[in-house]
Amino acid sequence: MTQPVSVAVSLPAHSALGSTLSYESEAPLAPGTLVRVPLGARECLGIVWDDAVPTATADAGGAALRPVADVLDALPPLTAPWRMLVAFAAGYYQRQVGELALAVLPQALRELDRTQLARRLKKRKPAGRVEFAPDSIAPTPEQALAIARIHAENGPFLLFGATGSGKTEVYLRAAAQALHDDPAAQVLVMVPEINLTPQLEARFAARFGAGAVVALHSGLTHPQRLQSWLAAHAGDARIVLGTRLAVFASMPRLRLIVVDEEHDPSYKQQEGARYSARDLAVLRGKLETDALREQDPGGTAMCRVVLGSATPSLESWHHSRPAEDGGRYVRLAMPSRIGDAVLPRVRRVDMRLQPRGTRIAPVLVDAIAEVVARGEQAMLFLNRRGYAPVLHCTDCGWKSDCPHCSAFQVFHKIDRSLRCHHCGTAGRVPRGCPSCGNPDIVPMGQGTEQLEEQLAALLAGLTRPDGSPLRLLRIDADSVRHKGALEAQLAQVHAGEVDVLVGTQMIAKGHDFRRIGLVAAVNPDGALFSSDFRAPERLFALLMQAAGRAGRAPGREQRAEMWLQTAVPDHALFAALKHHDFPAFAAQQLAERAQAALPPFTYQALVRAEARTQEVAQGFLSAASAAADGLPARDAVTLYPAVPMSLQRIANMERAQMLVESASRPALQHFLAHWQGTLHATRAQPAGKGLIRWAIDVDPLAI
DNA sequence: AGCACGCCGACT
DNA sequence: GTCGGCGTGCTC
Repeated sequence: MTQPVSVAVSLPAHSALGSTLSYESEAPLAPGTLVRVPLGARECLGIVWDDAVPTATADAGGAALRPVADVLDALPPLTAPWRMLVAFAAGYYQRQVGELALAVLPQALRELDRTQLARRLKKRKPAGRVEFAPDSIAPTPEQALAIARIHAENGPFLLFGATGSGKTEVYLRAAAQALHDDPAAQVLVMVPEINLTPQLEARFAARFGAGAVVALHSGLTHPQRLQSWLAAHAGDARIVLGTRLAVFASMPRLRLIVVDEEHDPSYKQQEGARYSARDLAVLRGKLETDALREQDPGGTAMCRVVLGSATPSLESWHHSRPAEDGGRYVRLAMPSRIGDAVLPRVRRVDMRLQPRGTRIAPVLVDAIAEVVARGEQAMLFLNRRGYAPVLHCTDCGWKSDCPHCSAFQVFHKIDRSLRCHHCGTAGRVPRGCPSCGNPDIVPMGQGTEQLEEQLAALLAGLTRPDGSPLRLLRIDADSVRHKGALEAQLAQVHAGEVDVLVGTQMIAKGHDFRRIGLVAAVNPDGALFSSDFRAPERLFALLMQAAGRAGRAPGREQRAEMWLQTAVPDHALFAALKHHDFPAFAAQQLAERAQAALPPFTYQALVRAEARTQEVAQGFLSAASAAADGLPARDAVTLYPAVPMSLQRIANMERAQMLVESASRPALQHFLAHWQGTLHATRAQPAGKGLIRWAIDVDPLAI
């Protein structure tokens, strides 16, 4: 007696089929069971899907169903809340369920058959009861209160803690509490970047034992990632530490989700299904809790969610306003730094008063000299790698345009190359101007390589307290290209072998330096004049984070300093920064956003299109826009005209976009779901022939 | 997306 | 005479 089953398989939206297909099975299969099914000429991994979650299984049209090829019943099925998370995310971000479901499983799992899987599972190391290390110092009153409230209330929580306030200790204790309440509980801890996993992993391993912690991120090899995934899926891994993709980790007994540095843009996936792992984490907490309530209506077990940041996203900050004003998150504030450490004094250098062309103001050079003379370290950051962003001919005006992109090729002096940071084109620096032959081509603007060179010249002759020569180090994407280079360079900083550290925002994030007495932002003004309404928010977060690198060591005599070189020292952003006053900055920004009807007060989506010409890309968007008339919820959304993207051309593809906006999130969702078909049809039309790639980005971060 | 089938140029 | 270029079309 065979029966039909719905199976989610990886088919993209372009396919005419839905992404769950019907097969026949000898025995009934529980939803969530992993199976191998024939698909055309190949065989692929699929997930038994149920009809309780919203997805339409395409009608097989009366054709005979093909049988399921294999059932991977050595693995427990993926849970209902996991499937609901995937189904919701697919709908919300306008993708197919099967495409997303399979994309978030490890690649290696997709290739495994039953025998290989059995071999894999033999290596299983079930973790027993977790032993807590007894380490540790009593929490501060602020930490204790946050921990108590996380335990006593439902959340979701926004842990608003200054850099150095000890957020990690709160995460550790919340995890310990979850494991205390349920010895088989699992905890998911997310960080924005792979670079930040090792130090957090070390802290969790020290507290809970190395065997209880696994890492899950794209830096692992395929077998490693499969191993971690299986450990989480089997419930053996107590604590899973990972980047955004870990929000989809299969964790059958998930009781706590932590999203560290929740404001970080890295939580937004930028290709394929463009999901926000932070937003999905909040949803997942709710789905997991709902499932627990369904099993045990009188129970108290739940899956809590803690979002942590010193500079929360304005969305999360807005959600954490008082409940009586409609806030949905519980805000937990930890304004004090651990020990006696105080936040650095913020000093602004008015670059309008410096001689023209000044790159590093003399007063800043003096301050750096003073700091290194005390045996402390100085850190300067400039968000631009290379030597100079463009080369320029003083005679004919030639500039180092990239032939394939609407961008300049960046001058890298170290290897005398010109490189496009968008398409990767690289070449040697020409001897003279390629246009007029003038040998005098000069760099314009400043990058980290140049900053390093100029500092070396300005600080020449200075020595460390022991009389040895000063040491400079540059850390950016170029200097850490080789595996292990970042770790090695950070180790040099920690060991005190470096006096002056130069780098991009890479050095502003998360790394805990203890001997930094001065931090300087060399040229932060760009973001103030950006057309992106989120640019000030990102700049404020970056500068606060950078400021937090300074003066972490308790008991230092001199107060650490944060220097800003700016042509607009009176800007409200810098004024708020001077007082380390995030709430004031957020209030001002939110007032502006409300006034201008921008998120979080409206909801946005972008349709992006790429084609060989701007005309084709924009024409596609305009045609799809015109064809949207009469669609459901059309009246509740605004479709803006198609415009070229700010980076108009990359690798010879012209890029255009169209903004879709609505005061109602459900209306926007509803409209987009119906408009999808129109977009497909528009591309299929004769005028749309020729290469057009398009994608919908819901809740886009950059506009 | 894969992976087939299908119809035209340089090679063991 | 075949190997293979990637254009179109299908996958329960």
